[in-house]
Amino acid sequence: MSIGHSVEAADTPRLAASAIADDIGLLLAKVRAAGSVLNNRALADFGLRERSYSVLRLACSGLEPTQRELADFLSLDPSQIVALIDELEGRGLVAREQGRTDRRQKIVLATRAGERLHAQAEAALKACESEQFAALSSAEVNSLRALLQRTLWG
Amino acid sequence: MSIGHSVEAADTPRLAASAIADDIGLLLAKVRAAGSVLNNRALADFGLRERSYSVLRLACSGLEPTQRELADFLSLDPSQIVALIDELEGRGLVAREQGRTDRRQKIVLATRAGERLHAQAEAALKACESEQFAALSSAEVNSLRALLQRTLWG
DNA sequence: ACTGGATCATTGAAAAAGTCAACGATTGAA
DNA sequence: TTCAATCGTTGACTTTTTCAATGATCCAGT
Repeated sequence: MSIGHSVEAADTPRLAASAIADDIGLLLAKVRAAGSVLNNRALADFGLRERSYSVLRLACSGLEPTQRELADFLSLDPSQIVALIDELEGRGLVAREQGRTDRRQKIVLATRAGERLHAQAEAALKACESEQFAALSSAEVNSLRALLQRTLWG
Repeated sequence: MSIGHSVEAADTPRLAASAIADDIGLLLAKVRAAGSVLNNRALADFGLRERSYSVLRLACSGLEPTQRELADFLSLDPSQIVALIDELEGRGLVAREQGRTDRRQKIVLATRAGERLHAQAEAALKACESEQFAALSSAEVNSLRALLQRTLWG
């Protein structure tokens, strides 16, 4: 584990070949760091970053997420969600609506413009995923996905 | 994707159950975030964090890594490695040695005390890993590891 | 109906992490 | 020998993370 997001993604064969690379936490961190660089590069074209894209995606999902739900699901502090939504709302991509049953909560919904941008960004990210997991067959990617889901939710 | 390390690891069943959770980048980020919290909590007992532990681990590996190699392998900026090693060196856990063939580089080696601390921390992290992947059989954990390794290095 | 404790979004401040450019020392190649 | 490149290091700067506090609102118990 303990991996940063430095852009330098050079490979270090000498270290990678060792038993160190058996640490799942470390592997997870490296795959994640590499994907993060790819995704953010692709999203830059749309003025998005991974975080704002994720929020936009949830806002487009029809799930009508509250800000608290976004914070929990994305493992972010509620105050970070505020900043993220402020920015997206300022660009007219999402809107805050009052909670259906609880007036404290605010539901985050995408605007038409937000949905359009999301569709474009989604396509770009699809390409990133293909690139990142190029070494795996599609069956293996499905297997990886299933293992990760079971890790999280049994 | 786009996940932080907020300590709040609450589950959000409503969002998790949706198609959103098919995004591998997002799954990776969530698993990583959850593991990070667990690991850092366990490492706190030893005055370590994920990063310093990783450096210590490599220093204990017998691979005699240079600071540049550490930076590349851990995807960190070289200046961050300096700070990490300064701290570990100040605590007498690692030492800098001149590079064998290149006097510009510095090799990072663990001291006896560093090796002892590493052994303890390693055991604690082993328990974290068991906890995090409790829903998976050991065969499945191996499968996950293999998939991640192939993703990174073919 | 009323109160007390909890939760929600929000703000602001402080700490940590990440980014970037520059420097002296050293290397390797022309 | 000279010149560009690399290594570790420093320092400045921005971004991200973390945390406490606040007003509005909800809810359980009375």
